[in-house]
Amino acid sequence: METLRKQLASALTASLTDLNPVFKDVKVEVDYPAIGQFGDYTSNIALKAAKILKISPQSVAEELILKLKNLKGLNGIFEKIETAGPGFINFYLSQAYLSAQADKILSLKGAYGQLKPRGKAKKIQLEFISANPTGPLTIGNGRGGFFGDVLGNVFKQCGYGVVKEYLINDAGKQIEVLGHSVLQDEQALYKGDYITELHKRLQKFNGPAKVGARAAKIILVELLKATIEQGMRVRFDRWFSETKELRKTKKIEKVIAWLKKKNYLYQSEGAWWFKATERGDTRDRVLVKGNGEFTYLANDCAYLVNKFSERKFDRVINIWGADHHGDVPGLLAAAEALGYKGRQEIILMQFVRLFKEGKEVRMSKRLGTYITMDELLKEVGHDAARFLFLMYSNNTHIDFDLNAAKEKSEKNPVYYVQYAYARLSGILKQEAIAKGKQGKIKALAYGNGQELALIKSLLRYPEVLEEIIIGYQVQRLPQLALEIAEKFHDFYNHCRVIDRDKVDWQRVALVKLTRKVLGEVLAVIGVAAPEKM
RNA sequence: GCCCCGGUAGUUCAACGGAUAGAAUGGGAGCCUUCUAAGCUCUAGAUCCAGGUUCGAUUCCUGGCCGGGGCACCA
Repeated sequence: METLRKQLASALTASLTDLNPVFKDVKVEVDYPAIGQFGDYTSNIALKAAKILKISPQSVAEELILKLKNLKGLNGIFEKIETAGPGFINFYLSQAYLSAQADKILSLKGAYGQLKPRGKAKKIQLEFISANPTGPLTIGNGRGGFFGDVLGNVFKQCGYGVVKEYLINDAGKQIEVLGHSVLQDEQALYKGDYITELHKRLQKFNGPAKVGARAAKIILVELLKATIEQGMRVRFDRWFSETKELRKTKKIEKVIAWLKKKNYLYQSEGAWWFKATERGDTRDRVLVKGNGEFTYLANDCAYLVNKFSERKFDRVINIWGADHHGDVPGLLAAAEALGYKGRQEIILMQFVRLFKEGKEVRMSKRLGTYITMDELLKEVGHDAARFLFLMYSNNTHIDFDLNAAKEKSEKNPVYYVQYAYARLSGILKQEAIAKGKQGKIKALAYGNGQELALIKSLLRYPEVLEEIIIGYQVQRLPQLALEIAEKFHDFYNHCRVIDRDKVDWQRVALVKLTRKVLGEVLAVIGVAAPEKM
C-alpha cells in the first residue's frame, strides 16, 4: 500500500514534469502544515519551481492545481486544493475520504501499519547493544537497545527481512582483563559487586584467560541476557559469538590473507596495517598487532564477510555509542575494500550523562560507577523507561537524572497513551455496546471536528513508518502515539459514544478503529496496551 | 590542535529550508449527577552570539562562545 503522502508527491512530480520536462528529476516534498488552517498536506514545490521558471510561484501553483484536479487517482480525496501565502499548495482532505479510509482500515484483516519495502535491499542485519560481556548492562547500552529493537520492529512490519543481532565479544584482551579482575590480582581493572560475586564462584580456577572466559559466560547469561530479554523485553534473533563463529573457524586469518593478497595491507614495525587512508580515512589502521593479536577491526573484517558474502545480507546497520565515532571511517573503509561499498551503515547514539541528586556521575565499568539498566527498570518500570528513551532523537545528548526519572515516572507520557488505550477498551466493554445490537450502517460518514481530527492522526501511522525507514528517526513513533492519544482524549471529552443508553454505532466503529491502530503503534514501540488502568 | 554531536520555555525534549517554533513537566485560573479526572479547558513562558546564502533560516555555510564524546599495535 502506498501512503497518500507519497501518492501526492508522485502526482505533483507528474504534473510538474507535464508543465515542463526540466523537472523530471526534481524531488517533490509533501509536508504537514504546522497550522490546521493550511490544510492536511502542503507542498512548497511551486516556490521552488518558480525560481527556475522565473515566473511567479502563485501562477505555477495554480497551474499545478488545475492539473492535479484532472488526475483520476486523486478524485474525491480532497475537499479542496488551493494556493496560499507565497505560493504553497495546500490540500484539504474530504470528509468522505476520511470516512471511507476509516471503513477500509477497520475491515483490514491484518495490520494497518504495513508498507512495501523500498528498493531491492530487503534483507537487513541490525546489530545493536553488543556490550562486552565484562559487566552489567548500563543505561547507555539501554538507549541503543530500545532504539534498535524498535527500528527492527519497524523494518519487520514493513516487509523487510530483518535479523536483530548481538555480537558477543567473548574473545580478546578484555576477557583476560576480566579474568584478572575476577581473580582480584594486581592487573585487575573492573570493579563492582558482580566482580566480588564472581570472585567467590570462580576462585578455584586457574589463569586469567580461563577465569575470564568462564566469567564472560556467566555475565552473558545472568546479567546481559536476563536484563535484555526479561527486563528490556528485547528479543534478538541471533546471539553471535566471536569465539565460536570467527575465532574457531579461522575466518579472521582468511580475510587477512585475502586482504594481503589484494595488496590492501602493509607491514610496519611488526604490525600489519590496512591502507584505510586510500579509502577516505584519516589514518591507516592496524589489523594484526606486532605480537600477532588481532585488533577489533580485524574481527570486523571477518564479520563483514560473514554478513554480506556468507549470509547474503543486502544491508547492515550497526548502532553504536558515539564514543566509537572515530572507528566509523575505519569500518566503512574496510567494507569498501571487501567489496561492500555503501551497504554498511552506522547509527551513532549520543551519550547519556548521568546525574544523581543533581551531581554528575561519570559512567565507567572500570570505576564501577554507573547506573545499570536493571536499577532503572526497577525504579521506573519497563514501559516508562522504554518510552522515555525512545522519545529522544539518537543524536541528542541526554541528561538523565535517576531521581527525577523516578519522580516523573508517574507522569511519564507513556501513561497518557496507555490511558487512552484503556479508555478505548473500557468503552467497548460497556454493556450497551458489548450486548447491544449494531444498527445497520451503510457507510461511515463522520463530520464532527474531533472525529475527523482523530481519523487524520490515525492515517499518519504508515507515513511515520515510511519516514522511519528512510531516516531512522524512531522518536516519531512515540510522538505519533501521543498525538493519537491526545486526539482521542479530546474526542472522548466532546463526543459521547453512549448517550443516555443510546449507542452511536458509528462512533463505536471509530473507537474500534482507534483501538486497533493505537494497539499496533504500542506494539511496535514495545510497550503494553492495557485493557484497564 | 584535528574530528563527531549538541546549545530551543524554569526544567527535560520535539520541529522533514517554510506560513503563528510544538509537547511534557513545573507556575497561575477553571471543569466530575452521564462511556475511567492517569482526562479536559484557559493562561504566562524559549531558538547561545556575530556575519553570510535564500523570496523565506531554529534548520544550510563561516567564525566565535559553552557543553558532551573521540583522536592507540585499548576494547
